Amino acid sequence: MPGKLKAPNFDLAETLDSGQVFHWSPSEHGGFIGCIGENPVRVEPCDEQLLVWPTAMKSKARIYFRLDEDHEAVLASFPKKDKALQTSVAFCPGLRIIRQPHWECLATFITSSLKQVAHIRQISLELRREFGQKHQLDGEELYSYPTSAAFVKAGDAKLRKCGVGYRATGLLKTAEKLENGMRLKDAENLNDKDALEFLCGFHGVGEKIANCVLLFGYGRLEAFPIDVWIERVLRERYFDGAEIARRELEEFTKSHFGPFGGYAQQYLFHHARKTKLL
DNA sequence: GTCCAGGAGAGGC
DNA sequence: GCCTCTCATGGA
Repeated sequence: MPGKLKAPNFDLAETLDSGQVFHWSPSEHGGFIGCIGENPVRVEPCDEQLLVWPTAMKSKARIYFRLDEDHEAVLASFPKKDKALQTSVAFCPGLRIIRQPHWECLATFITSSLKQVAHIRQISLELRREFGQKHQLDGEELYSYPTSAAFVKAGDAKLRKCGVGYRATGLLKTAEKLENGMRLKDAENLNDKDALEFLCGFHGVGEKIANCVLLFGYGRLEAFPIDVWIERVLRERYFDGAEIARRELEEFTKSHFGPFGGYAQQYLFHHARKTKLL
């Protein structure tokens, strides 16, 4: 018997394919398999519920997929007259921002720079296969994300064999910092500005990646990563295609989208990427 | 073959 | 501070 979670207005497949997490795979038994931290899990939507195997992972899955949160309140907080955003929400209202482990999220996004989503996924799975912990779940194999120690032990050359290219440097330097005592957990207690600065202190992490980690790893739902897609969307939909400076776009997002700006960003990103309207 | 990708670091000014 | 160049690699 699986664990059953209430999951109203939750689109699992779209959430797992929205460029925030990169390792879940379709299961031969239905639904998807992946690891939540160190734990192998299978999840499958059923009516307005999410089925979870093994049952013991029910509460962790609830937190991971943010099923403990009032999702309708998030949607209701968005500016009603914002047609671009409302269209994006209507395109896929069940999209959630999941809660990822700090290190896994940081490391994955370090490997994401100047890469397409499909390739980030390929790299993520390869790193897991090579350096992660192997698990079995109902006859299927899967791997949890490698520890920072595993990356340090592997070294630059072996990391590059997984297709990370020059990003191996940032991945390795960041892993070394953590092995030398730096704690990602400490950023939880910092204010937004200091937390951003803390994350930008890692090699290979600039403002965009730091904001992704704040949003997907630290649950700071106001963090608003601006990548090439979002920059195009903002310019086209909010400034009539005008040449607006990056700083100015940033200021606009902070004042316009509200306390769940990161969620708004994810809806705009997902819609633009899936429909390729821009 | 050419262009682009959920960017960031280093160097020049 | 801003501007430009460069960094691997695979998919479109």
